[in-house]
Amino acid sequence: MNSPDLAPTDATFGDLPLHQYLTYRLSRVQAKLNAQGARVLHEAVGLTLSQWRVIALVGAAGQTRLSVLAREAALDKGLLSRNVKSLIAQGLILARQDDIDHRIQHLSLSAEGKRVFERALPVTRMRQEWLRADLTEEEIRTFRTVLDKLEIASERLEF
Amino acid sequence: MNSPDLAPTDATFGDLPLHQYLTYRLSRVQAKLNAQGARVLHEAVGLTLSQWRVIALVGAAGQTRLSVLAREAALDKGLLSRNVKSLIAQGLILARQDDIDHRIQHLSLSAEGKRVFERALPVTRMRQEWLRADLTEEEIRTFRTVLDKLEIASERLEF
DNA sequence: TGAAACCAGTTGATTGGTCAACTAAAAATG
DNA sequence: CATTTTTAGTTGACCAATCAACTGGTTTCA
Repeated sequence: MNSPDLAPTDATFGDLPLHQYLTYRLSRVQAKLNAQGARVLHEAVGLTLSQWRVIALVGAAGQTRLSVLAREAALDKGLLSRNVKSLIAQGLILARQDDIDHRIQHLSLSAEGKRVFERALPVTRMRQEWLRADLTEEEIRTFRTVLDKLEIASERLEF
Repeated sequence: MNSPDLAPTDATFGDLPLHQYLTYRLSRVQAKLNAQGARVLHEAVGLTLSQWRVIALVGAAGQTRLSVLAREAALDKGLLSRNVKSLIAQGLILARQDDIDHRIQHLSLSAEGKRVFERALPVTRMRQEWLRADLTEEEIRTFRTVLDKLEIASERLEF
């Protein structure tokens, strides 16, 4: 127990402004979930989270394009481009150039990519179920509603 | 299967598996809120989000130490160390070494740091109010509950 | 046509964040 | 005491993410 001169330190942390901020709570929880998800995916199929996101998106779409993914999933297209590149290098994703519009690449899962997708899907589903296990239907519904509202609010520019 | 032409592309994005994952929704919303918060803080007081976090924590505590902040606020101490360093360089935070325990630095806001704190606080509070404006008390309460539960779930190691 | 605007995707610079190794100091233990 | 363990804080390596600039291709339209 050091702290020679008494300062209003630790005691006040409970009602720290930050702790009341939804955004702060959100970012902490999200960081932890992220770390957990990354670990699970790495152990199960050796993918990073962002790689998995791409695989999942492409896998679900069947065939799609980078710009569509970026728009629909609200991911940075630069990041996406790099991730796709590495997945192509790993042979998990196939890119085929469009015959007419030469800017466009059609993305799809390779056979290997599909296998990885099929292997990872149950793992991630399981995890989602685990995460929901402690939540009631009502809580999940409200949680989604709040997320929707926050997402809309986050797009307002005026503040 | 790999049907070349009638691929279920864009159309199916609405009920994409990822969209149902709480973690995915969470990370999207969080990213957007983050970007908004960063913009607001930058415009209002020229701080980054992580700098503001440190200022807010130190400002609320009055006087504190790096290790305490790291523990209480669950922030990485390496990151914290760098942030504090840059804030000291900017003259917003003062560090005073403990007379007895020479490992310890006591952190506090400088006069300038306090001014920034006082200037930023209403802005961030305002933003929080804006974000809550669309939410009922009930929704906020449930949202917090869910975050708490998810945080606990995110710390379980077994999956 | 041909110039301007636009779109798809890539790349580079920079920052944020995580993790682990490290230094220095203090505390605990025997 | 001397040695081991713990703690405070720094640093370096590394990856994820954001942003902006850029290339090359396509559309628009005067």
